[in-house]
Amino acid sequence: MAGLRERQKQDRQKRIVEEARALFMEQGYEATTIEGIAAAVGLSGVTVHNYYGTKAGVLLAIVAESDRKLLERMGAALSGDIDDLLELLLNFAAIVRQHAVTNLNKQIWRQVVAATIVDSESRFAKTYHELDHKLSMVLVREVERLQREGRVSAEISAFALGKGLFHLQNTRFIQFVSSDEMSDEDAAKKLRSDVSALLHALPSRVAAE
Amino acid sequence: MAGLRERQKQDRQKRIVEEARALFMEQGYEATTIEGIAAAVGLSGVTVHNYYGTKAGVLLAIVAESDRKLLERMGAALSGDIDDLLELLLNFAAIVRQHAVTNLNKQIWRQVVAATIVDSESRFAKTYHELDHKLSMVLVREVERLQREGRVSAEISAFALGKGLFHLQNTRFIQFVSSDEMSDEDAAKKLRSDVSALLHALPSRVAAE
DNA sequence: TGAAATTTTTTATTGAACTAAATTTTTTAT
DNA sequence: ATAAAAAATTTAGTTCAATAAAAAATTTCA
Repeated sequence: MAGLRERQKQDRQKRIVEEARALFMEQGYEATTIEGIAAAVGLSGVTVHNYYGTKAGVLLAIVAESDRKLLERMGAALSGDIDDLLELLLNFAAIVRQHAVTNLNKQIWRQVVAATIVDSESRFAKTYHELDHKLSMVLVREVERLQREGRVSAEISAFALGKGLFHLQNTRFIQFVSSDEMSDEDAAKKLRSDVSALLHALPSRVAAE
Repeated sequence: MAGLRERQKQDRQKRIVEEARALFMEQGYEATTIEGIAAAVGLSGVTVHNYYGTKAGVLLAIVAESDRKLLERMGAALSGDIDDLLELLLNFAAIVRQHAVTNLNKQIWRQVVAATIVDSESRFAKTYHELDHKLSMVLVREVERLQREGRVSAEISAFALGKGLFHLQNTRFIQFVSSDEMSDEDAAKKLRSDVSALLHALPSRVAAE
């Protein structure tokens, strides 16, 4: 039984996040001021500070919201019908990139990535990393399935492989948002080349032993 | 024949970088002001701005300097005596981490990584990425050697594999500097687990075909 | 040496994030 | 309905990065 005050608080927070997102998209992150966001919502700048602490805090709240949607979508999209590890990861990565540019833009994503690194210890960065973790666990579960199907060696740790693949995806994602020129296809191509090389790096084991 | 003015300019820049590094280490990045750096060198804050544009510009100049040293060291350290791909990368990564914490500290490295992402297009971020590229090419050349020795499959692209390994190293490096708690051993262990899983992910090819 | 060119510094301002404290408004509970 | 509690706002101020424009200093070159 959430009291009226609590509901109003949540409503205000929701409005802040919505208006902030709109302003960031319209004017860019740096050009948007906290006072501007507050004015758009009809609150004082100090109130926004009270809720989110810093401008980066507001940004990460937007992303947390958007990432929750991505997580849902990913669970559904990767519903166990891809039988090749490489294709699985490329699919995963394509969904992440598409979601990213649909909800925000590259310039803003650069600020997001930077903020999560600089303020690693902040509450907002922590929820971001939690969502990242959950996202990577989707991959881990898919790897487990491929192991059961004999497509991936049963001897390795699905967790380690899932995480490793996620990292490669993430690196190329950061490169993707870091350059306004880099196309979705470029990013996909580069990720394919990374993963493919790693998966086939070692000479066939039978021959080597 | 560099004129006097040019020499003085370089001398001033060197002093700025040195003093800035000292102050960043003493007081932390955020607590250090451009005016403070300028005062320590005996220049005006505006002059520092003229040279480096922004505070992040000064920071990246420090890193460029330090990374040049790392590149030299890496060339010598990895002089072709490791015959296992995984051990090679772990060695590479250990050198990078050790160099990082010796020259700067984690808190500052977080700012570095963030700055190179946010200001991707700046002159300073570009030289940073160039040095990163050269660093990764050291790995590519080592992979080529392992291919010649039959330790790595001749069928894959050494470039792709070198880059892929570098990315995994880089991701774990960023995680390493992002957490003050994470030890060097932790970072090494996690990287080993990533790479190892990826290298042995696929079931032995002979059996599969 | 002295005039011209270039650089640095001084001076002044702006803009914005963030903070502190007092006041007002709103909500809750008696 | 009213007192008490909690939250939001106002007001005021600090700090610092960044920029602009004019003045001063330095260097180059004829």
